[in-house]
Amino acid sequence: MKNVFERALASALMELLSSCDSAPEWSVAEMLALLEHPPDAALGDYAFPCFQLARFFRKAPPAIAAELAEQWGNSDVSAHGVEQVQATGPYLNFTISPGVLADAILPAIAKGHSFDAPQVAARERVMIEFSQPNTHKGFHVGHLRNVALGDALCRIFRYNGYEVVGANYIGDVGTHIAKCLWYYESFNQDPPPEQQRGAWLGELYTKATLLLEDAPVEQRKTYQQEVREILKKLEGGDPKLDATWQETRQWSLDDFAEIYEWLGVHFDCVFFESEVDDEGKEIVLQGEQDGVFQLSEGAIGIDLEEELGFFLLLKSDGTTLYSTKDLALAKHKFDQFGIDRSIYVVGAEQTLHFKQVFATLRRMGYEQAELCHHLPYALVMLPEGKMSSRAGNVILFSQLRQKIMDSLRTQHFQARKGEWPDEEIEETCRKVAVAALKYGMLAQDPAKQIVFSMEDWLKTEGDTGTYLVYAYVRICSIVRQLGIEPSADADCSLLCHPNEKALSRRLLDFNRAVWSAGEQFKPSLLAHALYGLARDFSRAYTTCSVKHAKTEALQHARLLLFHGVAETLKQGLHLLGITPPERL
RNA sequence: GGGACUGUAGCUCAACUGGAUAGAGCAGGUGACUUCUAAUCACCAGGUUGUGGGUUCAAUUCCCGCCAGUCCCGCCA
Repeated sequence: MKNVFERALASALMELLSSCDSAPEWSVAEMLALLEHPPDAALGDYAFPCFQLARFFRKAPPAIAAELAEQWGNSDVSAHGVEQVQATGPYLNFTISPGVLADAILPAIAKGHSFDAPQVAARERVMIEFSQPNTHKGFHVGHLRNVALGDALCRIFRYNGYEVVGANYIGDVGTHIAKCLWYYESFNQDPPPEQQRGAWLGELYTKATLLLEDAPVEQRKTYQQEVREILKKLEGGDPKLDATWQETRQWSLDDFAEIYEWLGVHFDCVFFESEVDDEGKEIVLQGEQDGVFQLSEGAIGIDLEEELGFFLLLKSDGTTLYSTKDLALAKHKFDQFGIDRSIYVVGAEQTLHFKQVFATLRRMGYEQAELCHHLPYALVMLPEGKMSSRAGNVILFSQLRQKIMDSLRTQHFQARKGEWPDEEIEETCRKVAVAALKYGMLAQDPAKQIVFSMEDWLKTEGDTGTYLVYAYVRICSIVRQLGIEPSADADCSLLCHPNEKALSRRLLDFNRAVWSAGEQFKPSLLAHALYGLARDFSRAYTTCSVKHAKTEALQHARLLLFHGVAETLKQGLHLLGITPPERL
């Protein structure tokens, strides 16, 4: 994705070089690949490094750069918007006229056709599976990272022209549920609470695992046998237990629905493990008969050899595993949704598991296995180590949300009480809290661990979601108070302050940032681009007043610029799943 | 034992995928609110990019060895 200036520069450079005797044939693509940004805006907007020319010209790079600069001046070669060409050391630096730069992007934003999706060659249909919470367990801050990541990728891929199916896959069967229900039926004395019953089930699950772990050896064996029986009953469809399962499962689903709504996340389809359980078992049994899978120590699996090893697909007691269900789920995805690509947003600890799943699908004859992609992300850790629902040392999403909301109310919205309607205060707090939470989760490279510390999440200064939202709101305020509609006809050539120019450049680069964020599966790239935009705006805010602009023409030009910044911030935040308020 | 990921300022993170003087935010120091909102801005200070080699005109970036952290390696998810 190259912009008009880069394309113009590339062909101009090619023209310039082809007039030199000793130079080989160059392509525009090669020129484009070489172009980069100087580290300091004062040096120019684009830079052409001359190192690779040295071997052809048999001269030192700085000498080549100087010569090229001179030649450029003497020839009639020119490129769109270039107002200065200068050699600095081994680089040939180009400065684009700030007015031309602004004119290349601001009117387009004002007219509303700057955020059109780039055309993907073959409009691929992509399924992105994310969130995957387990019922009967608490929804903690680790789950939040997954949701933020998956939802942002869905939005970014859609913006980039893909057809996206956002999918959830809820774990509503398995050992953990047997444990929870075992405790619920045999030990629990308390009535379920009115609210957040799913989280309460999570507590029961924790109590169950602790009871199991702390029991004396003989007692533990008995307990484990009881849990196994419950699991078998669950899979066998025991009517009484099934009713309990249905009821408690719904409590968790209600919790999840409330959380997703609060976060503004929605799914195009929802799979349940309970739906693919039986089918998975059939697939494995059939595969064993067909000789694709093998019986081993009473269980069924597949020998994937070498680095993937033996992959277990069905337990010896006939109950299913994660792997069992993953086979059936993959089949569903491809057979029923006609997708071209299947992305799994799942923790990095399951990297081997998914390599094994995809390899197994391949062995089964599924060519689509090649199109499956596991997107691993690192865990949210506590300072003392890994969070574990089993051990109960988790920070629940609801706890974090409560703390942030309370902190915002007391620190920033006390003064609005009475001035604003209560509902607006609450809704604005929610929007800021969502911004803080999602930005916090997305601004970091997915491959890196997040060590959770509550005080970090309550910050509203610096590199935070709040900062971005604040920048947006200030522009809204400017436009509101000025009472003038931003016009695409404003004179962009007046926007020549370095701070104004920096903004134009940011806006011009926006679509590319979104594109990279999608192709590299890193919303963090977009998050950083937006933070840079907000920071450059805050600088321009203090140096380039709209209200106090020297002339009316300049005022209109700045209004157009800031309006473009606001629109871009809003669009970018939207792609991260954040909706900024209009005032704070 | 084998494998994956990570290691950059006191702390949390960037670095346009191999380029110029490695940048931000917190925390610390100094300034700026009768001004389009100070949830902000300007400035100072802070570095042998874990470590040792190698490839290259050029390495935080690519390759190899070692160290440290996290995680995975058949009846958990």
